[in-house]
Amino acid sequence: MNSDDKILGRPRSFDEADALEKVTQVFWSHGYAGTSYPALETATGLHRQSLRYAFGDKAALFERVIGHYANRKVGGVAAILNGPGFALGNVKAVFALWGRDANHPSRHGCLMVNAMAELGSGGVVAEKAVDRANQTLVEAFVRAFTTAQEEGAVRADFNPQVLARQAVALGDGFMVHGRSGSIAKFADDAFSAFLSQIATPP
Amino acid sequence: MNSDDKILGRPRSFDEADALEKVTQVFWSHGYAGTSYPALETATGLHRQSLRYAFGDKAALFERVIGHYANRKVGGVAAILNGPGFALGNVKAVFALWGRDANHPSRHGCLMVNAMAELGSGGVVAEKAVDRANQTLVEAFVRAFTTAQEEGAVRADFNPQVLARQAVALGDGFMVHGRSGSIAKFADDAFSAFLSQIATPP
DNA sequence: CTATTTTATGACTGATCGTCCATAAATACC
DNA sequence: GGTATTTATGGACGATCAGTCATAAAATAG
Repeated sequence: MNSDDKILGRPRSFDEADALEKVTQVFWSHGYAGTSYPALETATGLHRQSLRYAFGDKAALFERVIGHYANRKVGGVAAILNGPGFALGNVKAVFALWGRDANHPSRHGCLMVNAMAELGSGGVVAEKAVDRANQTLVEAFVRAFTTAQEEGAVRADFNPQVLARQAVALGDGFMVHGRSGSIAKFADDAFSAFLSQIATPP
Repeated sequence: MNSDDKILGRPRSFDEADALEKVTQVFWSHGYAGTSYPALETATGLHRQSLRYAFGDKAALFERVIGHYANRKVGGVAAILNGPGFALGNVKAVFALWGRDANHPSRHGCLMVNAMAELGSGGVVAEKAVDRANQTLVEAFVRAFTTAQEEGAVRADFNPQVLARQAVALGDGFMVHGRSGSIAKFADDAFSAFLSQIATPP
């Protein structure tokens, strides 16, 4: 495939990734049902027809947004978890990241978590993309906790699969609270307590 | 205040609590933004004006729903946590309840969690009621974990406040996944693992 | 050049939204 | 009886929704 291939028709005058990023912000803060085309138009500066040409209708656009966000966020977290250094330290780094996200001044929480809470409300068909991202996230945690056990940092009598789902659920729980904010500020305490609960006793 | 007091005007022909219960179901499954008056009318069999007379506009109605749900659910959980028997057993009972809720075939998750994920999206003003319910829930868990420590069932070096927020966040996390369903079925495993992580070593 | 294909943009569609008006009905007070 | 007050209900309100049409513009192909 040659990227210099001539393409028929008038070329697109906007950057697709830029537009998707701006669209993501709108869905993130207003949810799927709460997002309107006028809002998307003012956020992107584009005509709704341009968005439809590029991404399809509202539901398809939302699926693209979920996929885009999941690749970025889950991919980033998985990279940290599977990165160099001790596995438990990588988990700690992810928790630190999540603690900041849950307390971000924008108070938008996590787009994936918000989307999950809206799933099944009719029209939202991003269930597959959300589920795939969650599976990827859990698997990355399973690898990290398994390695952490091999490194002797995590108690060997705990199941890495269970630990992984605990970590994800704990994070998602605080992400939900990140929208209203009175509980979210204790996320760091809860994360570090979890780490000390699963650590090998001295 | 005498409940036999004669009230001026035409008496209400429907049961307020019944209507609120049916309205709750609609908001629960479709969210705030996804709920329309036609949907509320068919669910209750009432004219929208009757709902407005009784509860106010859509936002006020949603606040009533949140308050109603929070009183029932959080009140029930607090009653279990502060009930007779060992405190840790009561916590276990609540976790069992939550495990069933997260895996309920209706796949609606928790109304409070869904509402939190939608908070700040404009128009939703139930933030105070949600926050109050969360505080009540956390306080009930704090009392339970404190008692459990006094009963020698929970490691004394863990902070009950932190444990309470961990329990709530863990529950909320699985409630979110209760909408899509691929993670929620492991809620029981995660809850019982949490209990074994915080239990006093033999 | 013309023909074809794709994008850009303004205007419009029917449907649906939350809210409100107007009238009838049902009760209490006089 | 009549008056006042509240609820019940059909209908209409302007606004907004997601989606579509129609025309212009910008590119390639021949």
